[in-house]
Amino acid sequence: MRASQFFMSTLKEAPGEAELVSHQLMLRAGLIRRLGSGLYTWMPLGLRVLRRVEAVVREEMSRAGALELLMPAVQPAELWQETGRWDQFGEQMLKIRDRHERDFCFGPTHEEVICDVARREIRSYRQLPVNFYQIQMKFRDEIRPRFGVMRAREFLMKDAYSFHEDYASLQATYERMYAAYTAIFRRLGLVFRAVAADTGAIGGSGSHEFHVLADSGEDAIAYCPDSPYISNVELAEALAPAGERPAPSQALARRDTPGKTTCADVAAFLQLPVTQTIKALLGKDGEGAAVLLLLRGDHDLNDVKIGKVVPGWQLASDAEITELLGPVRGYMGPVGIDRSRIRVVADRSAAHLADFVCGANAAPVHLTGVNFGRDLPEPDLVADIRNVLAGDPSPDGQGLLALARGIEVGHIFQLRTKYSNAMQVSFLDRNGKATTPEMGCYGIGVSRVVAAAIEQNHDARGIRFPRALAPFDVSLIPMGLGRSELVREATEALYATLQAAGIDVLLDDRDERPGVLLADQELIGVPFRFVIGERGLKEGVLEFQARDQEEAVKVPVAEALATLQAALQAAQTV
RNA sequence: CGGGGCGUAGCGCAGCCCGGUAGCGCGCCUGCUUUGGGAGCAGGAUGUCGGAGGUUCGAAUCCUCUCGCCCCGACCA
Repeated sequence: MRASQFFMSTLKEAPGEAELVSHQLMLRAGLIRRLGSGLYTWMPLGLRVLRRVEAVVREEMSRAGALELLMPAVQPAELWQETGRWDQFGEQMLKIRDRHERDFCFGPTHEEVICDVARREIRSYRQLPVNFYQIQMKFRDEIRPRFGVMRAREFLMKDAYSFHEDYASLQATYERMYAAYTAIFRRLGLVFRAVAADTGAIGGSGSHEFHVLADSGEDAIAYCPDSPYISNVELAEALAPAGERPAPSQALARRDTPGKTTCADVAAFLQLPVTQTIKALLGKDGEGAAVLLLLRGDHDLNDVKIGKVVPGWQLASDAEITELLGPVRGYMGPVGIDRSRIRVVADRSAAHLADFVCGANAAPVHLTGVNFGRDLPEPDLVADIRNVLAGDPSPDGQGLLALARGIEVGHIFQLRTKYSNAMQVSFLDRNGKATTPEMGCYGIGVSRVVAAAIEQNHDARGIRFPRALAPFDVSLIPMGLGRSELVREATEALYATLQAAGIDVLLDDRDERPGVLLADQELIGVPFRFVIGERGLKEGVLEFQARDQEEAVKVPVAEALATLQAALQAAQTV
């Protein structure tokens, strides 16, 4: 490709809308342009990158036995009503109506559609297992789209759905997909981890998330540096503190704490560690019964965990607090409350405390030296309801946890029969009996992968694309194409040679100054470049430089192709 | 949804407080010079100042409403 025939649109300055480096660079390099909130056009250069991600995904999916199909982006409401998700999915689903006033949505995912395909097409166990996949635009009306293509509303996703005659077959395919995902992200040159995950809204049992590690990641991951343990923070178990709860050693006392409504403030005011305080969260369960949660002052409630222990958990409003306990916002505590009306659920760490500090249910007063069993009854339930912190013991008992941040680029689930059952998919098994197939589903955020890769591979000059997703393999940068016949001939010859060798080359023949050409090539992240100048040509050499190297090397003109091929080979991540 | 911020040329911004008819840098166009790291000089084009209404002799500037975009937001009971 000649740059003069291509469309490059780079910016010196990043538009103010971009916060993340990857977002800024994608805009500056002209990979994407924004149309509206969470909506992006993939410009020719960006589309090349996206297509290369797709190519790797397709290759590995098909190697793992999956079959590509393409389902409609627009889906009839009836399908979603069958699984009950028409209402459940909520605001995230973009609902649309056609000219006949019939309801549709722009598909946020495709379980319903694939089940519809399956129930029409699959009749016999002989057709199983099958794994269908597609690469296609999804739309989710995110509460807050941000970070460009990272959390966009419209995004490109590879989603696969497998059907099985039994659980063993599902597990086998799940393993295969796990391996395929590992191969895909490795080939894309990403530093990633597979993480045990919560199954979230989609439902089902076994599940792994694939995270690209990056400080800007939206997800927190807990792992143990001394063992293989790794998990999404939502799932990581916070072990109970070792040993028995210490015996009470202090008398109960009331302390005025005006204006000190947070645990941190109270602790600082009383000159005690926050770990000696307990915060109380009032709410209600699915039945509307009042529940008071107790957490150590430095701990945070884990929504997923509490949902399992107190189904339907919801935080109380100010009005509800006042109704149950009086106007004690900021000074709430578990002491002296009507336990017949309010159930107390304590986190393991909170339940282990002795001589702790908590609100007195009277403003502005806190209690100190509080002890379970003496000053208040034991909690009705002790459970793990908090997020783990760095330094907590690893759940596998082999050291301490550390926290990292990750960008979720892939997620695999064992759905079991949740959807196949709701959608009445069935086939005849070997005994001629109608059976509901086991299902798995496997997603990759294709457009997000591009952003994640840039997040992980950039420097002050711009993007440093891993070879597998770079828009071009190499760029040719002639010094004075229009002035020097020598340079022109050498450049055209090299361009022809490389193209003949099947290399994806970008010849930057634009009538720009050398500085512009060099800076643009670095910005857009092409992994290798040749600089062709009279100076070198007179010695019979070209300059060859990898995007991630500081220095160029001189290469005899005749060896240019071989040098590049060797470098491309070495950069091939398989 | 709640809170905060911003909408002025393609991009980055100033002007707004204190009303007087819009400016800077980059980019773009033309010419000359230049040519190994985002050139120099000269000339030029480009704005319904997000939109609507109001106040005023006069509004980018003040007021009201609206639309869009960006950032933050479990709880701290």
